[in-house]
Amino acid sequence: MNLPKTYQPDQYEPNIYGLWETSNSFRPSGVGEPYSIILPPPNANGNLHIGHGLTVALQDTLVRWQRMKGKDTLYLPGADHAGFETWVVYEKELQKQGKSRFDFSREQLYSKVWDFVDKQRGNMELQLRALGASLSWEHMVFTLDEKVVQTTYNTFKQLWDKGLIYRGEKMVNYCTTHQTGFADIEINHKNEKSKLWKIAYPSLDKVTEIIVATTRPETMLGDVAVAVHPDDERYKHLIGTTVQLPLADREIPVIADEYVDPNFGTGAVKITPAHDPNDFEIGERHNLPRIQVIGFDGKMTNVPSQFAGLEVLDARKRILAALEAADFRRGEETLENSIAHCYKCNTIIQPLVKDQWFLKTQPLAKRVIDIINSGEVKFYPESRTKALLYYLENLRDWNLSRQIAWGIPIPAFQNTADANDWVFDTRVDQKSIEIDGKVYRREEDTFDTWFSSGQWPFITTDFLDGGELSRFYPSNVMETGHDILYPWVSRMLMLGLEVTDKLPFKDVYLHGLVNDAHGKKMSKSKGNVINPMDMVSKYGSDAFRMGIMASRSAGQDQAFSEAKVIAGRNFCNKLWNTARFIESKLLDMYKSSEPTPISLADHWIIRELNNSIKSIDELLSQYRFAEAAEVVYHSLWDNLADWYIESSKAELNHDVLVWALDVTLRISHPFAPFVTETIWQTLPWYNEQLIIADWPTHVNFDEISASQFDRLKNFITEVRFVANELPGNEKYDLLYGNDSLISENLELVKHLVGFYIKSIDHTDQPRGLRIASEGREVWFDIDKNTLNDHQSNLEVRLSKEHFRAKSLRKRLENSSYIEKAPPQLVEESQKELREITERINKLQEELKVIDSSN
RNA sequence: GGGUGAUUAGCUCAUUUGGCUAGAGCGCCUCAUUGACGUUGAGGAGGUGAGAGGUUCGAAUCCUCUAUCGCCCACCA
Repeated sequence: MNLPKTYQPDQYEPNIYGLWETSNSFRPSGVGEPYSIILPPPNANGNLHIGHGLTVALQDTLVRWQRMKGKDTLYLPGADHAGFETWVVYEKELQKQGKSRFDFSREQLYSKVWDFVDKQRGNMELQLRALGASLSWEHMVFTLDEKVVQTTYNTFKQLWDKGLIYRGEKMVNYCTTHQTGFADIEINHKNEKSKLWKIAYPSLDKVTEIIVATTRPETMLGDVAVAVHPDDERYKHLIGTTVQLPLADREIPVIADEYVDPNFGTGAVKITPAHDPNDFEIGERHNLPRIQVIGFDGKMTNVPSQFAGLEVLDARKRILAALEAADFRRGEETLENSIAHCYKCNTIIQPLVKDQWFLKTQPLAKRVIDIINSGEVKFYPESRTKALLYYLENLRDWNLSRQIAWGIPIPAFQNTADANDWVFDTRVDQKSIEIDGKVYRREEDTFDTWFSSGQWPFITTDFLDGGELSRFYPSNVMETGHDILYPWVSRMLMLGLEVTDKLPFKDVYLHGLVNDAHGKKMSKSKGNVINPMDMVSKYGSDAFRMGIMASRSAGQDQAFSEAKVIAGRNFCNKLWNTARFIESKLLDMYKSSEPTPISLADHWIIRELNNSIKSIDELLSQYRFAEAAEVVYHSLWDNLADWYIESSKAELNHDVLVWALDVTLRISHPFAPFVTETIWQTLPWYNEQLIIADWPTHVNFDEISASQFDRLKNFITEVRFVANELPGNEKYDLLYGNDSLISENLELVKHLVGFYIKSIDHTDQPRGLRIASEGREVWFDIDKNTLNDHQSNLEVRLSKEHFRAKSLRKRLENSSYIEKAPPQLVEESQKELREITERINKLQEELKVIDSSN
């Protein structure tokens, strides 16, 4: 074996991934308890972003760990057609070509976007491979695959039959740039300073006037009433009368409605049912007509010619000017209110009345609320549960209709002779169909993408058909960013329960957003986006995974730290060189077997690795990834490399050395799959791949021997510390007295502190500086002058020890502490105090020697 | 307007039922070294845990208030 000095990831990663993939190692084994994670499908048309990097690191770590633990494991890949997201990109393409969506039919558009996406599809999949995701590729599902479409239709039908689907003219959030409606959740509210304009609406006899306050004067041309609070003394006498609507030649009634807050504005509200959700409701209550004055293109319509065709904000200016000119303005004030914007293009969302398909969400939400309250689904972090409950409790009906072609067509047809007669039918490729001699025209809208992706877990596992993968539903954990808790996780819970009567997953782990190095949100416009693939090619896939996982806790947004990726890279290299060293020590075709510990170090490393295995199991089962990764890191670096390998240079035990490498590779594999498998493939005695090897188990050792090694470690650290502190650059002899731990491990001690000392010898006449390590009879053979020079160091140490002893003594003298603290804690304190006292005595001894010599 | 998270070492962050001397990575300082690894080794410095008060034998952790920053939700014209 002749491995290069440093690990070069790019030389091995593609081959190793190829090896796994071609030998079907990602495929569920069919043996053992099922364990599944469904990858939140990345946009088929895009590249992976840093958040995907984190997602893959977390999910793949769990999957690999469980696979090694013998589970029948499925990590299920998918690709998202990402309806609106992709549509926006594609429309820009069309624009470049000087075309628009109105130049094509739905079918034409759909097939054009399909081709557009198809060209890009491979990228995201290659990137998932580069990240080492052990996905079962043969089970890949695209969100427009036939089975997704069919299940979506069936679900729609089922909900329709249950009376949960309805079509209705309702106020929808409409983006006039993208010309589509949105769900409530897809719009961004921003608090902005705006003006509250006051406008006089004169009575018919011009004797009096009522002043309304509005932030959107352009909608006044669609006013159909003025509303006041029924008990408002200022306006009571006007209720039932009629006023003149300025600029428009119309008369509108003054009505009373409880909704009006007499303390806001002027206490009189203009009512525009076509352009405001509250006004819409008031309009319904009072049977008012709806006059649409803003078109779906965002331009004024049904208004006097001077305003017709104007953009909304333009119209606002012109209307205010016209009101001013005609003396209808009665002042203005500024206020902060919240304005809805399109989350994509930032256009102000217009509330417009439109016929759309809605899903009654409350019955579905209710079930989810109950099941969350019953504790059947667990959230990490738990704090998100409360927010989700609040969201669900206040959820309004879900607008499923989108006016874009890139999506699953809504399978519904309308009777051309009876607008209220809608039928469910999946012949969506036909513009019209005939049923019982009646002609039905198809719905042109498509579904909100989240409606189908909300069914993802049971669709992808073919649960409803009882297919081969149905044993993997529900999945074990839904791991995703907290930013899609509402749009996705909540919908999967609702639809999963509704359709399958089961929770779609057992746990929900929500990771935080990965921000830039300074904790700021990454965005293209800020130019601070970090591409995960850049990190992978610079430092390797394993390094990236370990780096992005480090120091991260559930749900917490956090800065990306390249330094942690570097630490990950260093880890891989350390592992590489550990393996290089161990392999160099091996006899030909050495066969690994149960280790037979001989030396203290052997027992100790077995104990330490046993502990590491246990901790990793515990931490990962609680989704404490960063802590688990830290255990792996220190297990390799501190325990195996710094102590055990160093010790093995003095006392070589092939058995244990090989076993230690073996276990280290196994426990590191879920975190750093490539480098561990690469090394594994160089070990001559394994035929199987590490990815499907068994998770290591506990091995017997002798606790007393292990703790003897702990003492030796302490002693060695103490010697190194003191040697560093001693004045001058000279090396000194070390003398040991009646100390069996030292005498029996002399070669080991020599190797571990060899550099710091001249020699180590037995003595019957101790002299010099005593090592202040528990139980040791060892001295640095230094003369009085050197000891003298060292005095201040000793005094500093002594005072520190005294300080610590004092606080321990104080604690132990407190009777409440003795009574109430756990006995084990008290015992530890007592033990510690004894040790400190011993150190103090030794230090004082030294200082006494110094004193007496002066 | 309503929630919610954060504030810990120079930087980025851990610390899960309150309990070892509050940890890690990177950075910093000293020293070392040609064969496992400089993507190294040994040692070290660095924190009154935002501020104030409270509960407790014991608080970064629980409670109250204050300050600053962030995020989410939200149909008050």
